[in-house]
Amino acid sequence: MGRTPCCDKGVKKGPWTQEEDLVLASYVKEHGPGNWRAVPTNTGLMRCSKSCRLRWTNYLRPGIKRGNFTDQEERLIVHLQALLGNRWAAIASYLPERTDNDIKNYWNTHLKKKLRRIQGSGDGATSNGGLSRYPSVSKDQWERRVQADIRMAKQALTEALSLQKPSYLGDRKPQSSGFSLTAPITTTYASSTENISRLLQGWMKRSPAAGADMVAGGDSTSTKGSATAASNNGVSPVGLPDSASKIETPTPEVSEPNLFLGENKADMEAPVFISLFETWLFDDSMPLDDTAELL
DNA sequence: AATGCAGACAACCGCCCCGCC
DNA sequence: CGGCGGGGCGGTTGTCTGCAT
Repeated sequence: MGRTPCCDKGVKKGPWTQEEDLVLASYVKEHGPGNWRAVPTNTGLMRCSKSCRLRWTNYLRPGIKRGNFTDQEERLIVHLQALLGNRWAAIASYLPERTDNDIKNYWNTHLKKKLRRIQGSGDGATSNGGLSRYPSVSKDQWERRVQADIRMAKQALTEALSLQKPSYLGDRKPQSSGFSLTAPITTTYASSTENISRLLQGWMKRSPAAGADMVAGGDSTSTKGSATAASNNGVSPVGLPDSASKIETPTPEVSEPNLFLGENKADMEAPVFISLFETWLFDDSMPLDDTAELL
């Protein structure tokens, strides 16, 4: 019956001590992360391998930023959550200095309540700080806008995704988290990392601060040159093709990196949607009708 | 000053995926 | 092809801390 527990009985639980942190950190520094099974035996730590891995990835790993989520990060998390759902690891891959656990906690303790407050209060649209896209509209207007936004986003992505397989996908096999023309729209919409990366590409360009801080993997105080990928377990945003991964290392001299290489309709429409998405994110004053006309 | 409560965060648990044999 | 083990992920729980009473 059941699975064998991953950890022996008798392993230590609870908060890590400084000594334990030191032992783990120096071990990983010497041997590199990985082979966590061997860590407890080799270090003498009375912790299970999972606990060691978790402690390293969420706390000890160099280059991670803790607490003090910025407005831009908040917005990014909110929108990524809307796009990806509770796929915290995927979301974290777009915030190189944040861990999935951190983002998950922040979502559960701050953002969820914040959004609930916004939805539940009439003045939410005007008093929600960084979450507000509609600072000066009534609740009714706000709700209509949100619904229209969702409709348009779904429509744009439906068209972009279903008409033709984009050429940049090449001959890649479909993955479980990738393209699915038969999946419900919500699944397709949320799971296309290529399109999400496109959206974020535009988002980053529009927002230099976000681009510099989050995409380049650090603020000006960060001296870790490889913080982009290394600080995030060395992975680029989940599931991105090489071209799309460029958002991790933006090159300032290239003002308009062209990620839309194909010539089919889906590729041609994607920038339009990005433009809309950027508008949706940043242009609070843009009338909805004008937004709709973009499509 | 003591107690209760809520919020924030660290850590654990169980499931799942994937690579290896 | 199937079993096994390692590692990753998301949900949940436990603990600590600050604030109100």
